[in-house]
Amino acid sequence: MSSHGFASHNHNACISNGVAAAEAACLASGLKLTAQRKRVLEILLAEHRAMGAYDILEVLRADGQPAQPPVAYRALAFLVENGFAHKVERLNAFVACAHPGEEHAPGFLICRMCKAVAEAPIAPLRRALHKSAALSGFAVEHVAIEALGLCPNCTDRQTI
Amino acid sequence: MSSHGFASHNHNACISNGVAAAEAACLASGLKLTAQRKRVLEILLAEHRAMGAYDILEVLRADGQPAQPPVAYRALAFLVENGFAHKVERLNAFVACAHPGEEHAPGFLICRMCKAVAEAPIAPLRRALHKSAALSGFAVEHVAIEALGLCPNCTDRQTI
DNA sequence: CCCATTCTGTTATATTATAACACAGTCGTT
DNA sequence: AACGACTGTGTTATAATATAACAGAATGGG
Repeated sequence: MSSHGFASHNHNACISNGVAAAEAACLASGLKLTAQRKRVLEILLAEHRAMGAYDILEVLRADGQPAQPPVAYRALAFLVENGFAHKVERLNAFVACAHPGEEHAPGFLICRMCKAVAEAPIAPLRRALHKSAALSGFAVEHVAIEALGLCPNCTDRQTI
Repeated sequence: MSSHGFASHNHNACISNGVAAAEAACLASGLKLTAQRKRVLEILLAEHRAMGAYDILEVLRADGQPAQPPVAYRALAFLVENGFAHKVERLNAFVACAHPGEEHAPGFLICRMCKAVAEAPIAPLRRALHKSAALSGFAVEHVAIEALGLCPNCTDRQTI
């Protein structure tokens, strides 16, 4: 069990489901989920936290490979470009996508205590921002919405 | 003239107004706008773009000082903490606040062509996000909303 | 099989950011 | 004025994040 959307759940399924979704999506669109890309996705799926590229490198090296930074960055670039992972700008770190396959652009709730990251439902906010920006002539292409705060678990733990 | 909120305007006033606002705010709250902090604010105000810490360092060095990275980062930390500037996470860069004094947390419209940055009116989005996050028990403390796209000027310039 | 393209391995380096510590300035108290 | 506490500055060094560049291997279409 781990935290996902800040609710406890059976975590084993996350990894296999996430990989399966990516494999299906790649098959459908002619992308190649190579061994390295798949491995990096698994590493991200194994945590519901943002991991830095160098955190991922450590895991790859623990696998026995003498991986250099570009190995991690390339795999991450592929995963992010194709919607299997997202970059959390605030943390210079990466998370596996919580809704692979679904068309969406993410908003994040980032716990400042435990670093857990949940994807928030923000489609309406996104639409509002597009609309509001359009009024001033700005054409929005990509939106990052990231909230820092306390997740339910850490709020409870706080005995202030 | 320069771009501000993507509209052209008399830019000279920006610098003096921005510095004056910061001086007034510091006086009111017992903060010290030292020479370095003021200089960095001026540098930021002189552009309506995000500047990296090392861009600022270059300008400081051009002033004749042999400034080291902590000089820039310390001044920027002061300015950001006290609302005279904001960090644009997406760019690892900093902009002068466009509404000094007013209580606000910013949303940014970042032009991917010319790197101009405008503060967008996003109070409603922010409230919606707080509310939506609260539903899942997450207590939002800080929100970053950053949209990447094309500003009006660059949209016009695009002859696609 | 051959070629073009994509992916990988590797070295090197660029960019962004902070730790740590000695010293200078400020300010309130004596 | 002397002291001490605190805050700010100057400086060296290093950490953390990210990319350029290029050679070679793998893949896939013709």
